[in-house]
Amino acid sequence: MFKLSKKVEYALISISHIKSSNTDKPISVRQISDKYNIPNELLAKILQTLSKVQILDSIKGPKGGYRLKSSLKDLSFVEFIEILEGPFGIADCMVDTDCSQLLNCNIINPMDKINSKIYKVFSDIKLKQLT
Amino acid sequence: MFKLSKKVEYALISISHIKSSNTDKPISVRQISDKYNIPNELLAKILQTLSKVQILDSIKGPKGGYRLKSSLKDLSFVEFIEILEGPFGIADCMVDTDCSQLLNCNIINPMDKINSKIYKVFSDIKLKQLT
DNA sequence: ATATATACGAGTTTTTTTATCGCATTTAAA
DNA sequence: TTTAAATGCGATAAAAAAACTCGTATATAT
Ligand code: SF4
Ligand code: SF4
Repeated sequence: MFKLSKKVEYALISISHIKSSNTDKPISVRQISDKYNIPNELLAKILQTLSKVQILDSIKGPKGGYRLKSSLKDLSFVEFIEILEGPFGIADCMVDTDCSQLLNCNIINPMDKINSKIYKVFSDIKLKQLT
Repeated sequence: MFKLSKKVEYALISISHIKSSNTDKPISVRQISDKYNIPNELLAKILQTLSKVQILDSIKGPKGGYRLKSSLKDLSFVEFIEILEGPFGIADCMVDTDCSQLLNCNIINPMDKINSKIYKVFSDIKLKQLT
C-alpha cells in the first residue's frame, strides 16, 4: 500500500544512469538492465514509453539505445508518474474508477484534502531533482 | 499505485460513523456494512483490529457492537495506517522487504527524501481531523 | 434455551503488479 | 549485402497483494 511502482523506480534509475554517464553514445537497455538487475524486456517497454513522451531519444540498430532528450523540459514528479501509471489519486473516487461507497461516503472530504496535500508534494518535486 | 487501501477507508468510515452517531448504544458491524455497502465479514475483521489496539470498545451479544474508546488518544494518520497495514514506506528498501536493486541503487537518496516528505504529511494529519 | 452479536484463524477469489514471449523493424558494421 | 544488435509493440503469463468468505467458538440480552 502506498508504494511507488517498480515501473516508476526503473524509469528513474534509467534516467539517472543515462544522465550520469556523461557521454553522447546511446545507452542500451541491456547495459542498464544488467547493471541494476532489472528484467530486460520490462525495462525495454518502460524506456519505449519514455521515448514516446519525449523524455528520451531512441537510436535503433547496433550501438543504438537511449539518450536524454536535449529539449527535455523539467517535468514534475506527478506528471512523470502519470505518464507511467495513469491518473494520480489516493482513492478510487479521485480518478476514473467508481466506488461502492461513493453514494454515502462520509470521509470523502478529508480524503480529498489528503489527496491535495500528497499531490502538492509530488508537484513540487521536479524530475531533475531526482536524477 | 499509491492508493489508500479499502481496509483503511472502511476503518475511517466506521470511526466517523460511530462518532457522528452521538449515542451510547453500541453500533453493530451490520449497521455500518449495510449503510456504506461494505462486505460484512471484512468489516468485522477490521473493527476487531481497531478494538484490539484500543481505538474501539467491543460489546458482545445481542445489542452489542462497537463504541469509540473514551480514553482514545489522538493518533496520527500514519500510526493509524501502520496499525492496519504494517510499516509505512514508499519503496521496498524503506520497510523490511528486500529489493533486487538495492546493491547498485542510484535513486535511493532522492527516494528517501520523498519518503520523509510523505511520512511527514501523514504524521501531521491526526485521526480526529479525519473523522 | 435461543438468537444476536463479536473473535479469530484459515482459506478463496479477484485485482493489480510484475515479468515474459514472439515477432517485426531498423540500422551499424563486417 | 548479409548479419547481428538494437528498439517497437501486442499479447500473455506468473506472482503478489488486496479484497473478500467461511467455519467455528464465545459471550450475553431476552
Ligand atoms: S473516499 Fe469514499 S467515495 Fe472516495 S474512494 Fe474512498 S470510500 Fe469511495
Ligand atoms: S529506492 Fe532503490 S533500493 Fe530502494 S526499493 Fe527503490 S530501487 Fe530498491
